[in-house]
Amino acid sequence: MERARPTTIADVAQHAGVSQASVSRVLNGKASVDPRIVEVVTASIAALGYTPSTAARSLVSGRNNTVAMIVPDLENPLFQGILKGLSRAAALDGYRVLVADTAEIVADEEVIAIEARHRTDAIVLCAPRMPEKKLRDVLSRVAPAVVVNRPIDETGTPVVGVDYVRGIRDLVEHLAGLGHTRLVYLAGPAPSASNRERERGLAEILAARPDLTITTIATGSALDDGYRATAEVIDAVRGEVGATAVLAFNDLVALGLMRGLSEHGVSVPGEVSVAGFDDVPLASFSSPPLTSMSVPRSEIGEQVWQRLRALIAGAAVDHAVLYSPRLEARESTGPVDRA
Amino acid sequence: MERARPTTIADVAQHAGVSQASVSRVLNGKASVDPRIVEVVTASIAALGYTPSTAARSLVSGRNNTVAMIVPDLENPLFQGILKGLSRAAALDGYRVLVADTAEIVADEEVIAIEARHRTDAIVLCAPRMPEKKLRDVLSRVAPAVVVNRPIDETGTPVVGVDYVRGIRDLVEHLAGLGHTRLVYLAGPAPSASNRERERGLAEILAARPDLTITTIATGSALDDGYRATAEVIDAVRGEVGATAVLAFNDLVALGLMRGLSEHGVSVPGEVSVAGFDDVPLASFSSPPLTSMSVPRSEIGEQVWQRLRALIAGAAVDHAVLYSPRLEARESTGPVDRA
DNA sequence: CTGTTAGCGCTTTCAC
DNA sequence: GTGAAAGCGCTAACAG
Repeated sequence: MERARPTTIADVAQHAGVSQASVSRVLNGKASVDPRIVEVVTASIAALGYTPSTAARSLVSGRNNTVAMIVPDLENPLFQGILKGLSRAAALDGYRVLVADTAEIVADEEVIAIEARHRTDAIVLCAPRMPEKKLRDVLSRVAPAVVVNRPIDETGTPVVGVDYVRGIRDLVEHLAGLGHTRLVYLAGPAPSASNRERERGLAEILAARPDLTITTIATGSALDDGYRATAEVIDAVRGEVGATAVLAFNDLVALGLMRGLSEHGVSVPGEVSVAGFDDVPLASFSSPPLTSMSVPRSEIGEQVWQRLRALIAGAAVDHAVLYSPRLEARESTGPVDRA
Repeated sequence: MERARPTTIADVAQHAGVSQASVSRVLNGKASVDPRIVEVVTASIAALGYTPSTAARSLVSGRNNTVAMIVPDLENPLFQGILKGLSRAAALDGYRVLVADTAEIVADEEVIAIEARHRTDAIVLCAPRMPEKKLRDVLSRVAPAVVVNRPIDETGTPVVGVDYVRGIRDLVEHLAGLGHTRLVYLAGPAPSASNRERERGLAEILAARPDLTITTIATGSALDDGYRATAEVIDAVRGEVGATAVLAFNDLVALGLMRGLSEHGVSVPGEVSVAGFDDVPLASFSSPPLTSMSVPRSEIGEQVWQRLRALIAGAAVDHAVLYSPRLEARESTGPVDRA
């Protein structure tokens, strides 16, 4: 079965009895073309079912109307939401999104980013664990690019992200307002920029409120990581530490922990309050519903697109945008029980 | 700020003092090239930081090493898993994947698919609600393509999917084995092919087991849809129907329902058993953990890639692959309470 | 084994 | 207002 030669602009020109240039003109609505030619060309295009070759267009224009998004793990709800927002916003401008999942392998991020950039007009980089030095180096080679969820100064690269420092502080305030003073923080991956941000927020509030105490337990970013921390958390709650509330790195960790606590008969929020971060879709559907910090995932994706579009057009880059997470107080956190 | 002209194969050739053809040869490892030339060209490439233009390559080869995946909603866990599997498998062969989210707008699927196909070498179509007639039409225009999760015969298009008919039957058997005979089915979107498959499975088992009764309640495919069905379900459980178990279209619907039941003080599985479908990552972390039918999302993605690769290579298409979901019996389903 | 040459399909001056 | 012709960067004959 021979693969048919696709119809080209030349076929259309011949069919319409005009020059390729004219076809090209009506195709792009450029210059002024005789209405009659427009008509006949349009008819020929329809008759032949012609669609222009993107490859040829790219070659001559240097553009391919595509952007790439590099993520460590497509199964992370945060990146999914951003991808969705980006994809839909870009589509409105005729752009498509190429995804590249680095499978959490930091060492591969550089080549993947460069390769992806090469097929596209710009990239958005979600690389929370890439060392800063390397990040700067990569950015200088893949520009234009937008970075998500990590600070990066003096590089001319727009950043769109979440104000984790402030978010975690607000969350601690919420807990403190409920009377909790002995907290546990389930830390995310140590190399993660957003984890460092959260820890910075924690340090700030600790400095401001000497009445608080925060015990850190290293975990990760997934459901299992929270689940596995169960014993340690129970120890902190029932042992000398006497913790009454837990802040998890994100909702997945929080939900994993809640599962573990439930299995051990630890009541939430009766015996210990639990709060997450990100407000994933399922957060409000857990039992009890999880208190979390809501971040506008889709909107971040849209903002990323605005920046990318500006960069592609050669426009000036906007300043970084940081979204302040909004507290979603639900039933997994409650007043400290002073029985 | 002038955008610098990218370095081309001509620059490399000049720098190395050889012809473009030679550079092209070492680039592609084609034919045999003098080791000394290989060396000097390699050096020049490195020195100039040259990377070949994908657009030019595409134009001449007719390929662009990219495939597209069309999905109704990127936030659906099922598609996310498939996308992840596809993306990682394709990457191993040097292919990237373009995503196109149709925002659940069935009317747009056709143009999006055709446009996406035009930028890529093949597409994978997840369009559960597209009318079959339209689907056939689209497939004939975008080939090569792979269809996910819906049957489609005599079209030469490979299908990779889940055996919903069998899955739902197995689930009913599980419930029946626990003594449930009066069941409720929370139906998904009516136009959804996979919902029709489930209903077919239900009809089959109903024919085989006259002792069973299944009441259908129309819902949807999201968390809220399940949540909103709460009242109707409670009615079916406590009213004349006397249902003792609920099968939801998918896990999201099941989890939404469980939230509603919990708010109304209906015990699961004490008063009513609840089962989902898909086994999303969070299913085992709900309270109680949700009984579900597990489907190998990533593996489906990998299989899709195998098919796509074969099609792109012009090889024969494999037969349809249907994965049989595996029962994950958890605590949301229990023996019927004959108090 | 290497260089020259002719396109791939399209846009875009440049004449007419 | 329209057509002819020159490339965009690369690969693949074809000579040498």
